[in-house]
Amino acid sequence: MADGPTITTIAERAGVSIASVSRVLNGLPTRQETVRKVMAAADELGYVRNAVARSLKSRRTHQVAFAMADVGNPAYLAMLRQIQPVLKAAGYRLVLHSTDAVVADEIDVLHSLGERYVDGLIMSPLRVTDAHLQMLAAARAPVVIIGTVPEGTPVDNVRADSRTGVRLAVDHLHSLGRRRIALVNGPPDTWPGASRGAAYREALEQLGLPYDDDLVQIGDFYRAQGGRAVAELLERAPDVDALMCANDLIALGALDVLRAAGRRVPDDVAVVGMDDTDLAAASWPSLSSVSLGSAERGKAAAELLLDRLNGDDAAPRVITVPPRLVVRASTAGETYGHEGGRT
Amino acid sequence: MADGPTITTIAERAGVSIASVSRVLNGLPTRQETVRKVMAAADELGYVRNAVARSLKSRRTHQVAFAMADVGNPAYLAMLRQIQPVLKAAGYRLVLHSTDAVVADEIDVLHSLGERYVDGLIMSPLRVTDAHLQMLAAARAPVVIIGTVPEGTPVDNVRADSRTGVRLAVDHLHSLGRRRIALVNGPPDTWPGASRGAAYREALEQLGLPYDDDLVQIGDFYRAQGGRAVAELLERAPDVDALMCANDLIALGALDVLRAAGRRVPDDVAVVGMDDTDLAAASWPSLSSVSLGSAERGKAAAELLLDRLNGDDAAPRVITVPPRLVVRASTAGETYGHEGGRT
DNA sequence: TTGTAAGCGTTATCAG
DNA sequence: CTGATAACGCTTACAA
Repeated sequence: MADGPTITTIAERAGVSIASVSRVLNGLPTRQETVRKVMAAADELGYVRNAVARSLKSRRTHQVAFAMADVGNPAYLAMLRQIQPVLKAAGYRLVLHSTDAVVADEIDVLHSLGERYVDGLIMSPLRVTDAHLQMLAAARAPVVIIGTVPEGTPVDNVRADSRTGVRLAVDHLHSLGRRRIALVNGPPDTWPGASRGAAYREALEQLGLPYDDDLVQIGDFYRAQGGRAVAELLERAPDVDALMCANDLIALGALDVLRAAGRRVPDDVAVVGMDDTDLAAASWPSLSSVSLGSAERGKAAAELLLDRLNGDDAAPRVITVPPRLVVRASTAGETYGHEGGRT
Repeated sequence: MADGPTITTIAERAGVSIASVSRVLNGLPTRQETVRKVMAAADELGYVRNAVARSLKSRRTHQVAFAMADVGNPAYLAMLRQIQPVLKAAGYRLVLHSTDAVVADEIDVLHSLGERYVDGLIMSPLRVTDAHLQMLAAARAPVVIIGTVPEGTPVDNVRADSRTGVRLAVDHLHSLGRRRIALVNGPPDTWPGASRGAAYREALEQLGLPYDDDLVQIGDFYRAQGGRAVAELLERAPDVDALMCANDLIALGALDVLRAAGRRVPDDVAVVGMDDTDLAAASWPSLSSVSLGSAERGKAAAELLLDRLNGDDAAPRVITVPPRLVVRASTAGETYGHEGGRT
């Protein structure tokens, strides 16, 4: 692993100045003869431009960071899958940060923007605290937030609309004739938990359905907890005929427990998940799920950021990606549970 | 977005030289008074070290790249999930490359190592070509390959053992009394396809089972194709009683088709997948699957690379991660298909 | 203990 | 068209 050649090495070899080497390498007008000599020397030495030195001079790293709460979460991965190709096509490298759902880590990432190792940042925070807002106001590089920031925050912002999402699901269940529609939610002190809880209440109201405390069960955003929550719910409200689950994992847990309890899905109980992850299509019965557009949000965020990197300095933009209900077997399909499968 | 302060700005403000600023910032012995002045100035100005300038001087970027074929593939994501925290804990940033299953892109990544924007690379190539080997020999930074490289290649290497993996699965099916065990494979011109095909044949031989062409069906590594392949297989060999699927997606497709055909799983046909992705646990019936240790391989690779980054220059190491059969309902569990769930 | 100055590898300005 | 030369922001001898 000998020390790599630099333009100085090439200059010596080609018998020209480093300035000429640089010019040739950058395609600036140069005499043919010089070009040939430099190219030959570069080839022989296996020269590769030093990105760090370039960045120092040009003040551009051609890197963009994406900060998410958790590399394991399929919703973030859906964003990542969209962000990556967009950035790649534009010639940017992707630096990945996983903040482990720790606010301090997010602030840290924002702070590290000052180190100038990236040209911009896409961040999907759990919730936006005052500390976030402060750092954002002082950010030394363009930032796009995937999530919801307060009105007037001077930052590009791509939002989901989980309120409408919940309503889509509840309306769907209602249109299937369900009237005892339960909510299996995550912790209400998280942004998703809180907003989905409120949206559920609102949706019932619009439909003229009564709100019943017994029909709301709180667990956590994981499969096992979701299952446990549903088990309790079945005790308390045995007449439940539909479950609105705050994410797909909870819904999967619900399917487990319903199956064990001998309730048929969707005949006895219809189930809707949220996020429309890969798991929804994989489960059986396949899971109806509300997509909050993770993929679209990722793409939009990447494109917004690229605009900024290209010098766009218009006022901050807010994009809201509409939710979409994906209907599958858990609310509309055939039932498992009696005779062997048909068709 | 005013231009950020540099050590020069601070030096002026504090009335000291840039050398003193640098010393204070790096915790080198300095007079208390000077420390105070510098810290105060740095605080007031909101100074943050410029990572690029640092890197140029120190020849260390504190970045590591991970190159995978496809950000969408759960097996790579399992690696990523392990790699990320290991690197983070060691103070490295993660640069992600998705090569879209294009060999030229992989070579490109290897080449770009010369740009010195990272201190090292973890790569999981589709297959290792001569071009790879050439670049690896000339690599200007430590590289760890997840996959199999030829004996004697001067590169750290973390391998899976899909041969043993296939045997575990076939043995398992055999021990359940299955004798008509089919293989649903991906394309044989890929490394996984080829090795799994050979391993299947070998496993049958060891068990004294005859090899039957009708029991081998080739499709692609996706759900729909897997399903189609199984449909054909059922026509050709209706007496099949077990399916060894070359990955989980194929196995999911198999479940779809078996259900549609009225075959009970596992009673009529047992199914084993491979890779043990999240989908295996999510499906119903849950899918027995051979884990090739993606997570462990990722972790091992990251640790190997860190050793190198810490100056370890011992001979290249080869680590082989043993496969593990995870038994779930599709080979051992209860059946769906007659009465509603019990338990 | 502190300051001066020489790089790290590029790009870009300015005379020649 | 080309060659010195000065940055970019930082670290680190070497002197003072």
